[in-house]
Amino acid sequence: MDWNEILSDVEDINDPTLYEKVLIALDDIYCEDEDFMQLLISKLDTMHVTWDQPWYQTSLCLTRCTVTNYEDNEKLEKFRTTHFTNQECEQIKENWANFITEYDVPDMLQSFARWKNRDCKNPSSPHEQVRRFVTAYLAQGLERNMHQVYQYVVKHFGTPVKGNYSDVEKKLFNICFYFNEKDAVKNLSLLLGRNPRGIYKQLHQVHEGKPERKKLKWTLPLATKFLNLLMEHSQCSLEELKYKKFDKSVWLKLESDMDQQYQYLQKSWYNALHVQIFVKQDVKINRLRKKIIRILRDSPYEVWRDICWKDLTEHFPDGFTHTFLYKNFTCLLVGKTDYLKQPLPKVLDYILHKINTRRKNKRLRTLTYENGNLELISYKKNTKNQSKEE
DNA sequence: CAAATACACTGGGATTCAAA
DNA sequence: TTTGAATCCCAGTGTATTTG
Repeated sequence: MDWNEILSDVEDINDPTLYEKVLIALDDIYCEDEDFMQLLISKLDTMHVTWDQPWYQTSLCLTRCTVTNYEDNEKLEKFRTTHFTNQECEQIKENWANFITEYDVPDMLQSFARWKNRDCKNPSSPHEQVRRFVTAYLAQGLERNMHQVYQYVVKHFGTPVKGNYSDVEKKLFNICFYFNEKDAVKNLSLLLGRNPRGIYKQLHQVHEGKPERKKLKWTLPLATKFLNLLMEHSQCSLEELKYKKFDKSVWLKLESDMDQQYQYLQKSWYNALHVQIFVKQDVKINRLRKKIIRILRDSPYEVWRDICWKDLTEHFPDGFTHTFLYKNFTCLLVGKTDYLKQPLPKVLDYILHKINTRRKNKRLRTLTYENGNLELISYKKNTKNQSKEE
């Protein structure tokens, strides 16, 4: 169904015939998915696990995580956590390609991924058996449990649409909420091919409105005020604040004291203030960036998304946070649109070129805390012995 | 009844990207 | 370059159903 055409000059979204079209589209999707599942079920008696599975792939639970990494048990090998790397994604694609050849089925991973068990709640029903077998098949060669693989497939193949909402999508959003709010999230996710989480957030905004955001101009006295309050509310000394995660209650107190949303304060703390206070040396930003490039070149990362920024902080002196590194590196990619898909070395070349062809080389501002006040440390130009940045 | 497992929903940090 | 809004997505929680 071509929604662009249907909705191109529709203003009145209350028109019931529009929702009828939505229902037809949804029904088409249901039928397509169900047909594909039926096809898989027809081959169920030939589906047997013939390969070795690590212990963590034997759990039958796909939709919620029931296995945990048993850190203490050294006999059991561990599975990977955090996001899937490029290599893992390729492995899944390869496994799927093998699957459709071996079982002679059409390439309809999306139908598999978005199918939901709506009627029969029996975990050992043929549908569920098929779902588990296919997931196990896709998990071959991966250090992941079944839940992780299934979630990955659902996310990347079931709801592949990303990015900002188009006008047509916004209209569909309004139509679905107007006619059937109860099922709107479910329906929209299916209709738009989008992750439901984003739709829930939109919904929340419809009900609660956007939070008001006030501008905050950071100055030394303001930063001092913030720091003193942070120490007071967390009952920590300055040194104890380093890399500390604070309870939400602490942030909420700060929110009311500073009259500013705590998420914003949080960001300012870890992105800037934390680094400025705890890094105790003269750092030139471009040197820092070049060091990141060197580290990434020596890493096994293949594409940008593989980068695990938290791990990078190990290579840097005390005080740096991963969000700071990320922020200072990524700002060089502004205007570059294809960096997510390009091989990492190519992206790094681009960044290096950008660093080398611009004149400014800013220093990191660092601060010292004395007698209850923050003060700026000034580094004299051309003094050697300060920078230990390799 | 407890355990296992499904779907629906939520919290909140991480990431992306366009506008200031 | 920086900022802020929007989105992405891991890791949970709540509740219903089925099995043993």
